Amino acid sequence: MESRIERLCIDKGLKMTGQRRIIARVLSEPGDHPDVEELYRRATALDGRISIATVYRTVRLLEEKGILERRDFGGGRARYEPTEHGHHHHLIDVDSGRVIEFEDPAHEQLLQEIAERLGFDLVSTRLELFGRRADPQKLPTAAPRRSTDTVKPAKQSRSPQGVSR
Amino acid sequence: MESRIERLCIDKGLKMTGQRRIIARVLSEPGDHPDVEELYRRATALDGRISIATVYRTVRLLEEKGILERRDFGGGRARYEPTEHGHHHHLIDVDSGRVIEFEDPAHEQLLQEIAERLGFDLVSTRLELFGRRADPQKLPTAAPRRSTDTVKPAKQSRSPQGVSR
DNA sequence: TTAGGTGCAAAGAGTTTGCTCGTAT
DNA sequence: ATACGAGCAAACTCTTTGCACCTAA
Repeated sequence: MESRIERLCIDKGLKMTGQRRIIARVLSEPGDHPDVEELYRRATALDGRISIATVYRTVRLLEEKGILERRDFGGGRARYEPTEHGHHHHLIDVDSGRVIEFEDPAHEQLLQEIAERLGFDLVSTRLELFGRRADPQKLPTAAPRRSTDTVKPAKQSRSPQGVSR
Repeated sequence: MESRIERLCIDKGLKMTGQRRIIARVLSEPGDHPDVEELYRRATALDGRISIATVYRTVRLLEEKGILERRDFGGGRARYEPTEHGHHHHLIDVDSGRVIEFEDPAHEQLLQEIAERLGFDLVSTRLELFGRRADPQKLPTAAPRRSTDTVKPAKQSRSPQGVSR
């Protein structure tokens, strides 16, 4: 079977080697934000003949082709997710490193206006919330686009940046 | 003269060496978001007997003491600013690396609510806008808290992350 | 006096790259 | 056939650290 990402690669005219096919496949897993190490782990699990340099080269290539987007959630390693239509932002669970996506269209407009007011054309935005699971007793029933990734929180767990409250 | 940051260090009971005094001084320059290299440059300009290891150790210490906050604007290097009361966010000029601060209290409330809706207690937030100077002809007259720093945009200027539009 | 800071160089972590060999087209 | 990809190890960038020496309190 041909994975979603592989399809995109072919459409872009990329040469499809065995390694790329594998990496494309693990990248096609939805709702995920793996870092390179994680990708490497999953890829070698499917086929041992992949080096981490290839993973680095591939994610970089796919980013340049607009197939992937690089994210930086703090912790010093880049994380990748397939380019999507429709903006969303991220809430990072500071305890587990888990990422939850959310959308907020009203926001978009607001940010645009802020930039304009400052005399700038908005090129891109970064909105991330760092949070901690609220008391389970009062968990809401609405469970939106939940992703499943758990990447180790950080190297020496120097806390992710952000304006603290 | 005793700089603002030096005062805070003394209050925290830190031993004030010559190096620390210098670093505290350059950190006291307002509206700035220097990276370590920039701090090192400014510090050695005032006194040659400072090593970059000391700069690293000092910013880390001051961060732990709550005197500084570490920021990550993409580009792989940490940038520092004195802790302030009142939250603000950042707009980064993608062409020059210049940083402009802005506040938006309405936002704060909104973010809080989003996190709550997802079942999380908000720990911190990160909101950054990446923009490009709008056409000078139509520059607005309102010029808000403008900072003066210009740190080289990035290493190999791999563009800063963000949800592009 | 002495707990703690500093300089230097070496070590780490994440990522990129030169080179040689291999393979998709 | 050949342009492009892969593997490996070395190189690079930013940051931390071990150790011997120095200094503020």
